[in-house]
Amino acid sequence: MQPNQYRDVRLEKLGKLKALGLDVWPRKAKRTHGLAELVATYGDAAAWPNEKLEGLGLTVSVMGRVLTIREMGKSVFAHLSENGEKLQAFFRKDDVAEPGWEVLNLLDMGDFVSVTGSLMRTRTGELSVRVKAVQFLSKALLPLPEKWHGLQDKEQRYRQRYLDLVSNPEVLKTFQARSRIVSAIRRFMEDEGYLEVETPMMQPIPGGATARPFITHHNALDMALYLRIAPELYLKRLIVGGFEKVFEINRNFRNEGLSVRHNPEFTMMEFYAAGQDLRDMMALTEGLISGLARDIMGAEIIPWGEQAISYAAPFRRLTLKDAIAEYGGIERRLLEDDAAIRTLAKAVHIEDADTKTAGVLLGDLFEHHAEKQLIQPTFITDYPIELSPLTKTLEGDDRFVDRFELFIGGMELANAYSELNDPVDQMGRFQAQMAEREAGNDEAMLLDLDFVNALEHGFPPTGGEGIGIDRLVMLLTNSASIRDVILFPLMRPMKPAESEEKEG
RNA sequence: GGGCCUAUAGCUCAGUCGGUAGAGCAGCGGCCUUUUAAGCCGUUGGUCGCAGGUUCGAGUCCUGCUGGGCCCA
Repeated sequence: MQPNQYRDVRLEKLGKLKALGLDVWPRKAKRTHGLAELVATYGDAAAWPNEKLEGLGLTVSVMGRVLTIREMGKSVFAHLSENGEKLQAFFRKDDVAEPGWEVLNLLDMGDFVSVTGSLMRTRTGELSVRVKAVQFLSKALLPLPEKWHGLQDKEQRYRQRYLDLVSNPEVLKTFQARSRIVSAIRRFMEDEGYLEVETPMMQPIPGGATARPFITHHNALDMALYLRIAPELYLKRLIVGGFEKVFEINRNFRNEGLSVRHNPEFTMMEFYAAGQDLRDMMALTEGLISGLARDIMGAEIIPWGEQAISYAAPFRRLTLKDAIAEYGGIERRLLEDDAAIRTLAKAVHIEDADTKTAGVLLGDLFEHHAEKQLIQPTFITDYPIELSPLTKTLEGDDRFVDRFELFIGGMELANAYSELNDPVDQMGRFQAQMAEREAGNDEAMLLDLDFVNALEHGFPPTGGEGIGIDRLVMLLTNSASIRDVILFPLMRPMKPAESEEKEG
């Protein structure tokens, strides 16, 4: 931390405060009311005109961070902020007892104070505290970003999120919304009879998804461990064990690139319900997401950049092939013919179109033609089996599986299956994945023998799903980047590690 | 991995054709007892991301590197 003129000046003020005999770092704030509570109760100017406020004879103590100071000779106005709410403090030399008035010269933006006084309304009608006494709670030694523009530099906003939160009120609102959303999801799931469980984040065999894992090492056991890419295989073991409905909201880790939609660690909710299938998962998903929009965000239609998304249930349903046909402008019957699929894939320069199976190419074609255009909530169904090693096949067509992915705002938001519960079939699918891996696909799934063993003890028909919480929050808060809904997104360290410099 | 953009005062940003580095906010010193991005007067503050190069002269042009943003694969 480089000393600068601001810090020096504020250290000097700190010294003066101490010289006045004040405790600048008290252990507790003097506080009778929350700042937001006062604004909520007395903020309505029509209901609480100045005479009525003054008539209350109420003395309040509120704490807050000083955001602005307007000095006017022998009176001073300051806005205090707490939890995103603001309240004005009004100091008059005649009202404030010594050493309070003297102390005002030592007050800076960013400081925490508690003010004690009566409620009033100024000439312009703003609710204010007419201050009789000031208590210092904390002296800020460094200045806050500019009061009008806030902190704009994205790098600094992500690296020093605390400054972003203090100086950009809408950022605090977004993260408060995130907390309310996650809390509402938990209530919803519990009301649906699901129990929240916790399964390993460090796994000896990373399973449940196709992705590259982070690897770490356990010293005492001298073994490799992987940060989980999904909790799926553990949650299913719990269904085998007799849980009827379980869910888990927690972090997954995938060792892949960063983008506006990807952070290496991200939050996922996965849930499983015995006796249910894909239709049940769809119904629950619609109820959950449309309910969040309506009840938590207070709107059925929420803006998404230049567009607007309607979260009213029911969501549209479309098969993968129909989506390719509709959004790619491709004749539907071509998608029933493997050779035609290959030709279509080559036409849009999909890699390895000669060697991939038709099912894999259908997945590629969907991604290329349709995914980004699925702005309104849409369930895509009937996925090729090659892309879905943990999913039951469709009745009457074992090339496709009973799976949906939910797309909103051009993003994959959820992924659900009628879970594969035939252990022999499951073993075969794992073997196919192992062959893929042998062929060089390092994202193919690893064989988890204990998981197959669990299925062999009996796994009921089960509906299962994962919902990307970060992306859901992005949508509901109209945030363009996943970094805007993750408090501390991964950033490269500012300077190369010294150890690297010294090596060689 | 490729392409484009970007880095100037604590913060937000200007900086033309290569010719002495600027404004607003913040800070500091004044005036002002109902202000609202308060106002008025004065004023401090710079490793122009880093390293090279071209040039009489580089914030500006060139090369490389680093951080960040966006797009593509």
